[in-house]
Amino acid sequence: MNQDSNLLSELSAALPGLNKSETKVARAILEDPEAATRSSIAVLAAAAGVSEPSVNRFCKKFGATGFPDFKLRLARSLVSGVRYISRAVEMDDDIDTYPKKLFDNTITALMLARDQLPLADIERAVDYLAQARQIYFLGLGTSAAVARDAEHKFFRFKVPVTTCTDPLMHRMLAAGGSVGDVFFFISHTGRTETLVETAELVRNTEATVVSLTAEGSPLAAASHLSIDLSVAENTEEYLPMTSRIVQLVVLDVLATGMTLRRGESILPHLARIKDSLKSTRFPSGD
Amino acid sequence: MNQDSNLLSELSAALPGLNKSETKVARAILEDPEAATRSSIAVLAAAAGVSEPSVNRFCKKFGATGFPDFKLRLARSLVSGVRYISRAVEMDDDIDTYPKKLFDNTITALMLARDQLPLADIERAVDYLAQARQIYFLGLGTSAAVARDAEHKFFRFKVPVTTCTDPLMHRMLAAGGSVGDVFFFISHTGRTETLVETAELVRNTEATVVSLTAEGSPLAAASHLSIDLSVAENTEEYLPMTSRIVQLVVLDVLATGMTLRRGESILPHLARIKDSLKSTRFPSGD
DNA sequence: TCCCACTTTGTAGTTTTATTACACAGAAGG
DNA sequence: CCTTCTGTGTAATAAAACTACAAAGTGGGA
Repeated sequence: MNQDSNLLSELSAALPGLNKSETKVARAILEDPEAATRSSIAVLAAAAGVSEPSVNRFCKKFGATGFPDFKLRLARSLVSGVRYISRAVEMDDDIDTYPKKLFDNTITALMLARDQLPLADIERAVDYLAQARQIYFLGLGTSAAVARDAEHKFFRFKVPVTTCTDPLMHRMLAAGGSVGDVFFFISHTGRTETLVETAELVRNTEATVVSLTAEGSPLAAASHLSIDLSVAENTEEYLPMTSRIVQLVVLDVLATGMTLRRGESILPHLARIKDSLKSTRFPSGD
Repeated sequence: MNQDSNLLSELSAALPGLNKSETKVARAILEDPEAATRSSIAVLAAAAGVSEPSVNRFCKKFGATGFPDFKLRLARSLVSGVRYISRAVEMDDDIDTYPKKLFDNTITALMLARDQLPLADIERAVDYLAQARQIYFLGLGTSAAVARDAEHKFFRFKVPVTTCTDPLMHRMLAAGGSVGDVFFFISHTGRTETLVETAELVRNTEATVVSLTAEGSPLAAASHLSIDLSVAENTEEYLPMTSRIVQLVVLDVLATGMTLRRGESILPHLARIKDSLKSTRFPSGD
């Protein structure tokens, strides 16, 4: 994206170096940028007290191809930034406010994650998973639900998948790891002791440790490969929310990568699995 | 003043209800919104394969005073940089393509859901949940993971919460329902026979049935209150993806609604629960 | 099946808007 | 005091958007 930082600040910065009529135009725009985006060139010229071509020349001076193009840039710079501010829910928010805030925060988190996705690591993770003889998804607390979800995706690839939430069981599974086993750890903090210890147990075997966790965490350090997520959680004071959503989508990405790796031949298999549920459902009206 | 509702999400949402040429215009815009903002009405009309007045009528239909105004709104919605045409992943997509597509599809689904959230139903659901003596979250398949996640949220409010994935157990729990019990069903299709039957069993008791499911589905019909989600799933041919994310965020909304209903007094309790995990973690560097 | 009413879409003409060419005004320098 | 350059506006031109209207298509009822 070639986003010129902000047209408005560019305008005020350039203000001193402008000549008489250019200054008038700039002041008129800065006075009410919102209105400027809605005006025609004639209206803006009148508001600034100059002629139409002066406005046009002004626009070109700032890199636009003409007045309409200039308005578009202006409209953009009016909203940019706003979108990326997460707003925490307040105790006095009402039904018209807090649901939107929560959705917006989640959407923002996904956008941020999308723009700093560690693609190379993801590709390596797909490599490991695609070659796995057996996959274990291990997570505790909120991440247990994420692990469960992953299980529901990956069993479809004809690989034995195990999930479990019992730390003792974790250790025993870890101790029994062998070549071709992939232990996939999911943890937002990457600091849960028992998970890190389990990961270290796996490292004593010939199995592979992949984790979806925080950058630089003990769990990441204990892994062969770590997919680093740095989700800002400042808005979720009491309930974990956005982090797990990002984790889930990353797992979708991994599952999709796996599908692509397997090629067309896996599609009939996936279709069969999907169809297997048909008879459990009431027929649809479609 | 600034409506958060995004023009692009509005477009995708309206897509099914449009007539032939309107659909062409919408698709042309969604295909490359960035280009659309730079085109004249003639260029866009040509790209869509329709006449100029059709484009003009289209713009007015979406609340703009005309084409230029429409472009301005479009430019505003574009700041987020999300590709709105939910393009399905292709078999020959590479690592630079499909992760972005998946994220964008999810983000789009959330935006659509946000803009058509049944707030009244959500508020009633919060009422039921806030007054519940016991809550059961029931879901199968992918929705089982969602139910598990809900359990991890709602137990925090000092209400007994039960999740289970055994349909026989479901029926027995249902049969034993009594005043103050809330059975919360989660199902994307709303057509899973055993779930619908379980809901009907609950209806024979004095317990309440709330469901998070598809509009007009048998499950919705069997519920006292249904939170209708209409998530387009056309892009997830083989793996369920976006629907469960939307469900999860709606559950976040419900949990938040519950927090607000309980008032400040619940905050120390939530904080204590959060702190209880501290001793299980390696100390953070922060 | 045909006809009527209604909706949808395009054509052509009009109006509005933006751009360009050019000319005039005023300042700076010889 | 004239020349030359920069800045600005006027008027003509071109482009874009809009409107009215007519043609084509659609669906229901006889």
